[in-house]
This record gives sequence, C-alpha cells and structure tokens, in this order.
Amino acid sequence: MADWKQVAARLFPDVTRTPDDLEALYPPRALAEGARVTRIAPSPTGYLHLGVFFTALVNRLTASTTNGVFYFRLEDTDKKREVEGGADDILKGFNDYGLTIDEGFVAPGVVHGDYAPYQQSQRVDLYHVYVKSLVEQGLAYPCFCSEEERQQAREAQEAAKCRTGYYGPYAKCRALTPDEALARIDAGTPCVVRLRSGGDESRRIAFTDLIKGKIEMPENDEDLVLLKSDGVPTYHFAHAVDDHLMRTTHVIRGDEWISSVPKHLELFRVLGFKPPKYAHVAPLMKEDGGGKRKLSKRKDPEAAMHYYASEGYPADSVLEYLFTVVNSDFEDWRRCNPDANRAAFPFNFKKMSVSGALFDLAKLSDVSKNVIARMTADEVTDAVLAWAKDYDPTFYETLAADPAFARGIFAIDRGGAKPRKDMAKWSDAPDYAAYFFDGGMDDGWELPEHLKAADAVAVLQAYKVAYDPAADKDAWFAAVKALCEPFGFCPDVKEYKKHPDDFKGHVGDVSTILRLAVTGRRNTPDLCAIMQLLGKDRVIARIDRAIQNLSE
RNA sequence: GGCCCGAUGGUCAAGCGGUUAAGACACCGCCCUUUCACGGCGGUAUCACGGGUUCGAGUCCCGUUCGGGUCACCA
Repeated sequence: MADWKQVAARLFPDVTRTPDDLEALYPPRALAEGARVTRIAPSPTGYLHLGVFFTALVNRLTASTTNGVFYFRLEDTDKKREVEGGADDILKGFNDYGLTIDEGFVAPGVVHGDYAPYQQSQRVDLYHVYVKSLVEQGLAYPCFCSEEERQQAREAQEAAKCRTGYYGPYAKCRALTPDEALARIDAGTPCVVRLRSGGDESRRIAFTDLIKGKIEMPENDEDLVLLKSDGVPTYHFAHAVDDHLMRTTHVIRGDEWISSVPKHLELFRVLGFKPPKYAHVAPLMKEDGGGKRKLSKRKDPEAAMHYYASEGYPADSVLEYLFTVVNSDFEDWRRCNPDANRAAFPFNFKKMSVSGALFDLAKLSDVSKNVIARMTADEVTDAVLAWAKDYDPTFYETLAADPAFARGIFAIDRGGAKPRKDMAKWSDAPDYAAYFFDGGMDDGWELPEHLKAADAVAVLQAYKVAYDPAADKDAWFAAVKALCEPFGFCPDVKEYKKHPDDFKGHVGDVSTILRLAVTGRRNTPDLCAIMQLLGKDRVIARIDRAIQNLSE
C-alpha cells in the first residue's frame, strides 16, 4: 500500500527543499511598525491599462504613506496570453508617469530586491516545494480528469440544477487512492494538482476589506487547481505563495478578485501562512448607452495609458485627475495646498469609492487646463514640441523652424495672475497656434451679424494709418479706442449699454473687426501681443486681405 | 441562475439619526472686462422604490427594482 508521500515524491522527484527552507531563505522584512508592503502584479498581456495603473497608484500610495515597500512582480504564468515586451511596456508606462517602484522590476531591464525572482515563470521550483508538501499531507492530490470529462460533469450539474464546479462528490479524483494515483502517473496520464478543500459551502467566512468593509461569503469547497498540467501554478496558488514569501502585508487589487477571497483564505490556512490584509479597488467605468461598464481594453482607446500620451495630456494632468478619483477629498486638499507635491497627500482607504467611478474625460480636461495654465512658456513650448515630434510631424516642423517664434506663441497671456485656459492637451496646440502661420489662417471668417462690411472696411483702413507696430499695450488700446467715435462706435462699454441705439456698436466690436482681420477668429489671446509677434508686414498684409475680402 | 458588492443632481461626490442635503466638472444667467479669456456672483438639478424601527431616516433593518462583479488547467 502506497501513501501520499510516495505520490508526492513521484510527482516532484526533483524537489528537495521544504517549506521551512524557504521560510529561512525569505525571512520577514525588517521594517518599522506599521510599514506596509504592497505590490502590483500585472500579467504581460499587452499595453498598460488605465485600471492597472490606477491600482498601482493606490499600492504606491499605501506603501509611501507608511514608509513601506512597493514592488512589482510579473505574473507570467499564462504563456498563451503573453505578449512579447509586455512587461517593458508596463514598466515604461509607470516610469513615464513618475510612479516609482521600490523593488522587483523597477524599470525596463532592471530588477532588484532580496525576494527574487520577481517573475512567476522563474519561481516554479518554489511553488513545487509547497505543492509537494501539501500532497504529502494529503491536502492536495493529482487530478487526471480530461477537459471532456470536466465538461460533461459540468453539464450534468447544470441539468441537475446544482452548483457547477469541482467539489465534494463531483471531485472525482479526490477519491483516488495513492496506489491508483501512482498507477496513473506511471501510465503517463497528464494531471493537475488540486487542493483537497476542507471547506463547507453551508458555512460562512467573514473578512474585512479595507475599502468595502466587512464581507461575508460561503466558504470555499472547491478543489481548485493549484498546479496546471504544465507544472505552472494558477493565480490563486501563486498569490498565496508569492505574497507570503515576499512578505506582502496588503494585497490591493481590482475588485473582480473579491469573490475569490474565500479560496485565497483557505490556501493561506492550509499553507500555514498568515493572510494579508485585502483592499479591493472598484474599477474605472465608462458611460455606455445610458449605463456604465468597466473600461474595456478592447473597445475603449482611453483604457490605454498610451492614449493620454498620444492625445498630449501632460502626465501631471492625468495623475492629478486620477488622484481626484483615488480619494474623494483630494480636491479639497488641493485647494488648501495648491503648490504641494501630490506625494504629500494623506491617502486613505476610507476615502475610496466603494463602487466604480465613471472615468470623466470632461473633468480630466478641466484638471488639465489648470495644470497647463500653471506652466511657463518654456515648459509649454518644450512639451508641445516633444508631443508634436511623435504625433504631429508636420506641426513639429513648423514650430521647430523658428523656436523663438514658437515660444512667443505660447508665451502670450501666460505667467500672469490670470492665465488663460485654452489648452487641455498638447493636441489642442496645432489648432490653437494655426493662425500664427501664414498658411494656417482661415480666411473664411464672417463679421458678426450686427456689423456692416462697409463699417469694418472703414475701421480697418483707418487703423492701417494709425497702426504703430511699436506701440505698447496702452498705446495699442488707445489707438483702438480712437477708432470708435469717427465711425459711430462707442469707446465705453458702459456708456454703450445705456444708449445702445445711439451707436453701431462698442469698442469691443472694433476689436472684433481687428481680431478677425488679423487672426480670422473671434476668440484669441491678447490681440496686441499677437500683432507684435506677427510683425508689421504680416499684420498689414492681413488687414489688406481683409479689406479686399470685405469689399467684394 | 447561485454567490458577493453597490445605489445621493448629467458626472465625481460630502454626509455616519435632527443640515436651508457641502464642494468640483458640465450647463445656463449676471458682473468685471479693450476683445477673447481668466475671475467673481448666482441659477437649473440628487437622496431608486416599498415597507418597517424611531419623536425624527439620505443615514439603521427587511424586501423590490436596477447596476456592477464573479462562477476556467485566464489573470
């Protein structure tokens, strides 16, 4: 009569270490009381998803605010879904947004830390040590069921209207004796290793989620797969082993995991590990036909962090917005600390939303406008240039041809106490700056309805005479004002409002005529500054063209 | 369908048994203003529904409805 020890030995002939050995190899961390160890553990299945980034941010904040450690572990146990270079994309994304990683994979090609390896595909020996031990104890067993068999069992369960899954009486291989198991291993039948669950579906297990509060669920009674037939662990098992061995104190992850917590708790129990604290983060949602749904990697371009770079949202804007979603009191804090570094924000689980928040691009825009409004002309120019180089080569050429002129464009109305908020993202820049370039001005503009072309022509002709390219802002305005009365416009807006019928319009209308002639638009920054930047020749040429257009 | 979570304006949300139910975005109006902006002030608009408990319920309990998540050798 064989026993489970023999089965374990047959299953894992190369495993010589014991759980105690590993315990010694990866000792508890020497950290101060209260320091939290957190991690992000993405799988390299493609580009960096906004949701992953968001979760990483919460992990980062949790570690930072407690002087703990935030590490990056690669969950590359699913070779089928793996994407070449996926890990580097994710890491690069973190780096781009200034999200620093303390340990594990910290940058593309850079890994360090005392709890290595940080890549699950390189940790299989470790997992096997524990599985072997569980099999020896009779707490896990090999299962030889084929996909077809499981499928059939499932259909039978559905027909009988009972819970589907591999548990209790439906766990066929659970009944195998060590001898039977040995025979099938020797016959070369592929197998997985399953947990022999001691759970009871009718009992309930309670735990406290740091975000959602107390949660109660039926115990797990499923004989979940620990090791797949290729010897690689499932997420559940890897989670228990890795987070224990890496001494994670707080597991912060997407709330799609919440229903697996009973499984995880059972695993920690049978392995003799102290379970971590859990915090399950609600997903970012998107409005979709009246309802809302989780941001989808496939359907929604804004689910990719890359989207924000290509649209030209400054990293700072994205972060600033994400913080408003992370903690509901962030905006209050920001109002009180307008210049403070976000790292100083006192992050708190209790201020996190329990249910999914709609990702609001309009709000992002507003936040971003404020961020950009605080930047200097040089910063804006550099950022626009950097963005254009990658995403709008034509615009880049245009700007790069005359950097000083480019800088001049973005310097207008910037830096004062009342900054303009014209741009929410760098991709707004080409349109914003279009009329500064001769080919970019739209000549198809029309006068506001209450103004007559003849009056406009008269104003423009007079302005040509009065125009002084060297005039400062006051002189410039005086010249505009002087144009009013001769042509029936009121130089004083208040006065005009008292007697609107006495005038053709007010000084604002005169400005509008000039603005349209020079820029082709009704909305622009300070006209005086624009004209100075444009220079005399261009201004005169444009006024002439306007006069001609209006005269036709 | 089973299990779990949730529900305050169009959106993000504060609220922890007694409030005129904060604030932000968006929208609208007014003011300021050389134009355009910025800014300031104001406005429209919310406690999903039904039962309890209570002197009193957005807040506590139970149902209903709706929304989300999850039920793999994926994570």
